[in-house]
Amino acid sequence: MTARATAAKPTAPTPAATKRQAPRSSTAPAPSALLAWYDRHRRRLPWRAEAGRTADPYHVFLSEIMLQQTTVKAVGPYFTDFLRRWPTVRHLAEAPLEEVLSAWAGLGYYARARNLHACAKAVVARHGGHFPADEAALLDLPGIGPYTAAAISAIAFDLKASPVDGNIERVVSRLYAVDEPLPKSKPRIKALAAALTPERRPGDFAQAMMDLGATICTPRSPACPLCPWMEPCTARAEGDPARYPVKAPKGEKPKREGIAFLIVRADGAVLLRTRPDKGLLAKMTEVPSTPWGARPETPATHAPLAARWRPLPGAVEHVFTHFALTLSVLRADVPARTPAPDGHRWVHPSGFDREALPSVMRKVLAHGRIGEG
DNA sequence: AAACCGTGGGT
DNA sequence: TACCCAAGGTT
Repeated sequence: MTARATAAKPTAPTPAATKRQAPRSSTAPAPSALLAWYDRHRRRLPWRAEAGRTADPYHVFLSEIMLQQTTVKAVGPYFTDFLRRWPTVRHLAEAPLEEVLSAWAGLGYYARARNLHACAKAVVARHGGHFPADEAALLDLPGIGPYTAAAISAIAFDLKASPVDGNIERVVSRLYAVDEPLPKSKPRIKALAAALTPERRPGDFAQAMMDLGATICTPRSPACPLCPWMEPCTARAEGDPARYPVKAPKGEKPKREGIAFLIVRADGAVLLRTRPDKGLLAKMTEVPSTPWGARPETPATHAPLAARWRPLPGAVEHVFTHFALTLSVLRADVPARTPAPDGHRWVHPSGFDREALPSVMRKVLAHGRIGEG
């Protein structure tokens, strides 16, 4: 158990423990020190308001959903594009889901896009098109979990809430040298973060914690000398802050394989289809393929039509969250009037921009040099 | 409660 | 190369 915060060890340490028995910090981390640092070093981000103001709740919502498990750099262009297409929640709520999915294509975790759309509709239906300034009501919305509800509460409404993301987990686990591994330590870290949150400027405080984690208290080699909380940091006092957060070991990543059917009509159109409503890449566009499994399938059993197949050299490699995929590609060139089988459609490369093509499928198309000219 | 759900960049 | 990591949520 035990964050060092509650484990006083005043007497002589045992030899075995010497290394990590560095003195506990004498001072508690002061929110004011972090806020002062934030006032000088806050990042300028597309969704962030000017200093001293709260951002538009829709902007905060949109950015927070996009930023789930996704880097600031990757989100930038998507955020700008979404805001241009759908300037308000109402616009987003009225958009066709297909357009939202195609705009999201490439960002990953596509359930977020489906939930984003559902959430926009719910905000219009339940709250008259205004995000509620209420953490519990936010939590009720699709796609908004404990982190995002707290983040919107704090950042958009300056309510006292304590979002805990990966950055804040890291900062807090170091401040208090939390030895228990994640994810088991989440409740303790959450409590420590909440206890740290000030009554004044809780929104800036949350963003300051994230900025600190992103720029100073980084995973590999934290820049402790630049940190406003260097002195009260227990991990720093111990001498090896990068040891935190402690994490449970990860399992093996299984391998799967499949065969994709790249069928090209004489006019250059490619045969595509939409994936099932649930599961991996739900409702996204795909190149037809065999099922993806641990063992190879018989191509003829799964090909959408009979054709003269030509194997393309090499293969497409793609790593998903929980498995690694190797896709070999069979190509067939078919006559201009070949009808699309049930559940399939012909799409010319000029129309790819309007398709919800995930990255793995763009790789397959690129592998066959489709859409290069 | 543990599995599932993407992708690109950094080391 | 192989692994880690990024403003997590849902089932």
